[in-house]
Amino acid sequence: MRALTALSERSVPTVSSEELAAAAGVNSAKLRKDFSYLGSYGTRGVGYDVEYLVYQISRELGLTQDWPVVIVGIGNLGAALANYGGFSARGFRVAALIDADPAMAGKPVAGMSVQHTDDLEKIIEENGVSIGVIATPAGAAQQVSERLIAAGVTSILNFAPTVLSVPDGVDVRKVDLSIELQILAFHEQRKAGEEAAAAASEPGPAVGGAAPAAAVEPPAGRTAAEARKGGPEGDVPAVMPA
Amino acid sequence: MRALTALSERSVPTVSSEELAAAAGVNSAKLRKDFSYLGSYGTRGVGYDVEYLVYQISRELGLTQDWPVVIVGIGNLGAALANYGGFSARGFRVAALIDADPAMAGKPVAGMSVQHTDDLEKIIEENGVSIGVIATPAGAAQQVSERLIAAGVTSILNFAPTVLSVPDGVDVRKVDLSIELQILAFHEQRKAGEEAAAAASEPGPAVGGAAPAAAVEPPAGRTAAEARKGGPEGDVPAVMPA
DNA sequence: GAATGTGAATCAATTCACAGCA
DNA sequence: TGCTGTGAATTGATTCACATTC
Repeated sequence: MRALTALSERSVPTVSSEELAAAAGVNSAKLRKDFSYLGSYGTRGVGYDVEYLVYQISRELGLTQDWPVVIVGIGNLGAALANYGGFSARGFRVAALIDADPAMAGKPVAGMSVQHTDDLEKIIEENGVSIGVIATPAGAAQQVSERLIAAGVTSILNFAPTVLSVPDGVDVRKVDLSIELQILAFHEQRKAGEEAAAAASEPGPAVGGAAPAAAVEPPAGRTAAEARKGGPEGDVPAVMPA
Repeated sequence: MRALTALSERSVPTVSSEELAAAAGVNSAKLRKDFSYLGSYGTRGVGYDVEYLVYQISRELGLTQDWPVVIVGIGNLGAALANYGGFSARGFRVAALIDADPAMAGKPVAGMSVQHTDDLEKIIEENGVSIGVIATPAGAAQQVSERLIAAGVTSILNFAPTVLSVPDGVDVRKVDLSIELQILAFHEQRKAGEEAAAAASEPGPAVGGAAPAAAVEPPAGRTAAEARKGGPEGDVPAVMPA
């Protein structure tokens, strides 16, 4: 969609799957197959009409609708989200900011007045909100999600570092900022390990090495067995919930 | 890891793959297989020693190290990130806050003094920073990334809604807050479509009856142009995110 | 008896490759 | 001729299921 929009702005009339795929950094066959699920919007021998495709995909993704959202937990992160221009630019309207701290109530954040958690249900219902953003501390998140859901919310964007358990039919997406950094750190460590691979390698696994940190001693006196094939690139092993 | 830490805090001595998998919300076989790549850390008939596993995984993921990071772009989001407790709690130390606005220089944010972009290279080198966080507007992100990389950064966490192009060997992870919301909105739309599916069920694509859109209509004009408003932003997921 | 570690089976995603159409 | 749309082939990830070990 990003690549398409860029083409649209340059008034490019049509684009082939090959060109668009190159611009988006994906495989052209995948792109064609994906598009084919939406319908036959291309013209053989020619390509896709850019405007038409933008229109169809926007509609399919729901970008033509306006979605009211509430943000619960107006700490640093919540305030930043409230101020984040990207939301309103993309069809999201922040309908309310909600915080449990009575001292926050009434305070202006991002041009809105923060409201107290007591009114959560009322706010959800009056605004017809179906998407909630949780930016509370981890301890409050589960409870907040339950209240949101009871009040009618069916999609949650969770910034709290907790796994929410929700009933079927409710979508949750989780953004964990420190996990993102940890994944980068993981790869950093491996880069460092590869560089120093020649040097005396610990009895530990092939992946490790490096890491000068004065870590804790292994609880038991065992030494790690080695394993590990040629590790895949991209993400961390699926140890942690994304 | 989060599930493991919780067990560790409750002083649970051992855990079976079954129990841990349930706590983490994954399949137990997958968990065992993943662990097996790190080595044989379990005991048949017993399970895994929680402390030992925490230690091994921490080491493997690089959590035992302390990583200095810089945050570039101290707007709302950058400030929220600077204040975000989760970073320091997980082995990340914010070494510096950098902003291009001279008016920001010297201002205190999260207990630190914001520094000017002019000193970016010096800061990176003096602190041995290899991980950078970009929270600038989209337009500045590519340039900032280039300067970071030239100064020695090899991992970037990008919050700007742009695809960065970086040389091989540099890792980039992208967090796009509005894409997260869009993905939720996409599912919301489908839920709404399903409810009303009884009425007008389109025979079409697998994606199914979508929003109340007026079927397939050629965009003679700029029907879809509303998806884009304002500045150099652009962020939409690939066609069908999970 | 209980639970790991792992080949084999299954399931899903991606890519190939080409028939068919403008 | 050039490019879409899509079955078939391939590649990868996940899960099963069980021999193995404590």
